[in-house]
Amino acid sequence: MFTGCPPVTAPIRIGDKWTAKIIRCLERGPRRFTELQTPLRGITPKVLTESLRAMERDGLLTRTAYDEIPPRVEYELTDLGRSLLEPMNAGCEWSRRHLPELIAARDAWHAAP
Amino acid sequence: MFTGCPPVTAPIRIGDKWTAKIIRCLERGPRRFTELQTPLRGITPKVLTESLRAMERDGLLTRTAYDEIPPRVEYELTDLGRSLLEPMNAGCEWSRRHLPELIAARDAWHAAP
DNA sequence: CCGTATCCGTACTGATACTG
DNA sequence: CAGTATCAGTACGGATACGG
Repeated sequence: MFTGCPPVTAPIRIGDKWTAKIIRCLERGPRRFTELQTPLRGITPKVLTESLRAMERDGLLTRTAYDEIPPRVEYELTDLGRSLLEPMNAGCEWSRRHLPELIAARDAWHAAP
Repeated sequence: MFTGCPPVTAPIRIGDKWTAKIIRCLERGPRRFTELQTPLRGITPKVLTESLRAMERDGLLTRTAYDEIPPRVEYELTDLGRSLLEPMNAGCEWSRRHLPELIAARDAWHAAP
């Protein structure tokens, strides 16, 4: 799902529900666990962990744990993960150009079935 | 999901599970219900109907029923539905270029956890 | 031929509580 | 701070059978 279309079911998604959003959060540099949790408001630590682990397995991001107290863990996009920005931007471009038409069609359906 | 990556969880999807596949099936012209059901092997009529109705509501395709016996119904992409081919192709291009890296990363994870 | 109706399993997501 | 553990609701997709 892409930012900018929260109320409708997004016609374009990357991976699972959170993958694309996480990539957007990491777009401008590494982020810590809670730095991801905050903008993705509503996500529970369990689900965030699952998504991050899956993305790590797929080589989309790296996880770096520092031996400090309090603990610090940083997540950063790999080149592979960053390469997903390209099709994501194509999807965003489609949304900007055509999503209003889709919304209009959906509204018209409600108005005159 | 895009054709060419069946065994892995596709990193890119359009709408629900079947939307993108249906668009591909309609890419080269209108198709009938069973003409869609055959290439999408495994889809049940219930699910296909649900997907087609949702896409019709969103203005992605049109449904035309002819009063004949036996009945004939044709589904055809609208311009809006056809416009989705653009981001879909961007996703396909990503898959062609980068999916092997993703698979390799996933395999490496299994090999040395 | 083109669906609808009914039932059902599971997979996804989340709330809540707890730990190193 | 950065998670793990447990429990639970729901929505998605599918199997099967039947109807216009």
